[in-house]
Amino acid sequence: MPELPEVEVVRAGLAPAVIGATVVAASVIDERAITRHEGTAAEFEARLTGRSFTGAARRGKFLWLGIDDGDHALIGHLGMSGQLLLRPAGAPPERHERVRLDIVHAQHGELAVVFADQRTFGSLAIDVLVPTADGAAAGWGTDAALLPSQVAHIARDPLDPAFDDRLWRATLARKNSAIKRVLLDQTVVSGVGNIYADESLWAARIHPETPANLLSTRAARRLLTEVRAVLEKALAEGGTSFDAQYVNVNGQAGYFAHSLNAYGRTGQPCARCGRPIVRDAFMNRSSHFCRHCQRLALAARALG
DNA sequence: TATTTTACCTGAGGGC
DNA sequence: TGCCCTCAGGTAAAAT
Repeated sequence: MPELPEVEVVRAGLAPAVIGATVVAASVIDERAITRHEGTAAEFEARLTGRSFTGAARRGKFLWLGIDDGDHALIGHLGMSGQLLLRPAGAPPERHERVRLDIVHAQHGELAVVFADQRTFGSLAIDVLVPTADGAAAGWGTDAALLPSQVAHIARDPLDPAFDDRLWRATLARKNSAIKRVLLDQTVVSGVGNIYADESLWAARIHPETPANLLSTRAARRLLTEVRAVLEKALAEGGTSFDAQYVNVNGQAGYFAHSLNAYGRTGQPCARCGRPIVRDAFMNRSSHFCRHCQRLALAARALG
């Protein structure tokens, strides 16, 4: 499932091929792939054709390619199963191909950017750029303090130099919700999904159902440190892949699945204490954790 | 207002 | 073999 490391691998892979490239043709094969776009498929295609890309940026799980009209960007969200692939010009259709951009680049020649998505939770759109709320650069891959309007409500991710650690602790202190729910709230901290939430909580020895406002300042700081460590390690290993759900722009899988300590390890021994990792239902999905290392404390200061 | 639940979607895999 | 059911989960709208 594409979370921050996976989306960053895609952004970094796309950047050299698309920055400076011109769109020769755009085709929307399945309109569900542009549900985030306000106009029609024909209008989407027309607005991209003949345009060049000026940059490739990312905040959390959203990425966007700047368009050379200066105030718009092509934004993309991979959802659950979206892939952005670079293919030779004229390559045969991918399985679940939804959108294709034929581009030409001065150094790389003719290429196809293919958006493929099995479950169609992902989407592309052309969106207007707006100033960032804090005036800092919008995210990875850009120095500009401009981001697509649809991304404006998304918090900075923990690897963003402008992420506000004090705001993080203050936000936790006023949230009654379970800490895992807060970790998954993209308006609090972006880029974390179910896999890295479970991994970070395991590393920080915090039970996923712990009310956020019961975490001590120390525990909140420790959790943020572990979130960063988990994301950075996953990024270094090319992301986490299960089956063929997530791949880089060349269709290759990442290796982080081999480094998981909690997610998907139901019944297997905890790497710290040897007791079995358990799986609990959580928000229509699953939480994986160690009942021994991650005690559910319902009193403040018990988690220092 | 703050928080929680639901809809969206396809394919893999288990049970019978 | 084939049908039915469950599961996977990010986002945003809807409900509480």
